[in-house]
Amino acid sequence: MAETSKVKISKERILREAEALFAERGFYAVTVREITRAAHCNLAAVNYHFGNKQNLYLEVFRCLWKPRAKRVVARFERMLAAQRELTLQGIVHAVAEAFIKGPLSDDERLRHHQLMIREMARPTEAFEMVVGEVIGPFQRKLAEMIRPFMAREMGRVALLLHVQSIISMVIHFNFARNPVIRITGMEYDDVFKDALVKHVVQFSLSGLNGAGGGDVP
Amino acid sequence: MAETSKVKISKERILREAEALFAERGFYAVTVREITRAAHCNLAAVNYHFGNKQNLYLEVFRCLWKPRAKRVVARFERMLAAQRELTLQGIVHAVAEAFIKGPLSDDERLRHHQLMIREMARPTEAFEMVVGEVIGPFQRKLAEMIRPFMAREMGRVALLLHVQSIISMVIHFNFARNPVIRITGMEYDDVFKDALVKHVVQFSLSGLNGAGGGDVP
DNA sequence: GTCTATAGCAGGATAGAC
DNA sequence: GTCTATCCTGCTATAGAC
Repeated sequence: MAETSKVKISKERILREAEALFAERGFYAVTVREITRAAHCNLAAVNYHFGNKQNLYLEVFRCLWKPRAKRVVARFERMLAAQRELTLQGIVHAVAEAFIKGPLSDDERLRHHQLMIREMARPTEAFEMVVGEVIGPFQRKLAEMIRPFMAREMGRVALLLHVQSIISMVIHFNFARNPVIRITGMEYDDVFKDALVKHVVQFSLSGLNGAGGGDVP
Repeated sequence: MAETSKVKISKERILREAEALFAERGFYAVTVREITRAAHCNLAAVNYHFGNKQNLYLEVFRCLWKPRAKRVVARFERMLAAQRELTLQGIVHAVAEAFIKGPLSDDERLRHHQLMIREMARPTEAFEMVVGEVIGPFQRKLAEMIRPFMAREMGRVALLLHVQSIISMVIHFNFARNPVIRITGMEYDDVFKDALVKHVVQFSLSGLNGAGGGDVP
């Protein structure tokens, strides 16, 4: 039993450290030596547990990324369920809040989006899984959810562009912290995150013409 | 003279091939051997012309990325100048068109945004130059440009969030082609790019509430 | 300025003891 | 399952001929 748990812990540690490093620096910039050093285990452990480096990368997506994405989606759905009636504003707010504040820790959220961005920039095997099983279905579902609220009949693609526009903002404010901080001068504290959620909701609902939502100095 | 031009051509070739490879796969995934092979020159050429690999990467930003960004900004400004009176719609349309269609070839545009995304994800020395000299000033300028059109007095940061929301869409539709194609099923042809420009303008101006702009099936 | 040859080292992966 | 020791490949960078 102690054996088993120690095994799990060791494999788990490698996964976690690998994810942090892959997210921050990308697959090629990270070495197996670094990962095992960070996980306080032996160099051979990666090959023993995962076969090779590439497969460790894939396992990061299978075992950590995907469950986490599901937690975010679950939060989104719980927020919707809590609303007595479904409104456009309610839907968009749930998306923004789930993704920008949501169930993830700050570090988790950053890592999560960095990994996703890397896959979007240069798809590997993980891309197909991520888009096919999580991102794609979520976006299609969201599209159908907002469809009844649209002013006029709208094609599937046009609807998806609207969804992607909301998502692109969410991704941007999560992943592109460096330029956001650099340009706005703000820090990612709770106050700022609240302002971001508010901003995304307001901008998504009525764009620049409704501009009056942000109460950030 | 033939000497000089040949030199320039050789150095130039390395720069161009390096950019394509760095954009597509990132700094660490690309080897000097690959670059020189692609540029049809010798392995030692990179070190001769650029000192080392890292500096070649920086030169890509200094010599190719920055001038290209300026071409896009110039196009944006020319489009504004051509309008008889400055409107919010005119400004946003100029941004969307300059970035999504603009003066760049399709490959150039993809490379350009991939490099930028990589720097945002993991800043190197190039980040400071890119944000400090190009992206930052452009966004601040754009913010001041839209300020008079805002319904109420708006803080500097709130204004920048609006600008970044527009930019985030533009970036997304340029750089995240893989998921966009995968999810919408569209190809990046001229018709689709026109639809994207239209969509970005409409969404930026009035968000979901004004939804009626996209005429994509 | 361009090439070949090679130094010098770091990487992933594995064999085999424990 | 974990460790040490090691193989071997492939990398950056440079020396030196042309």
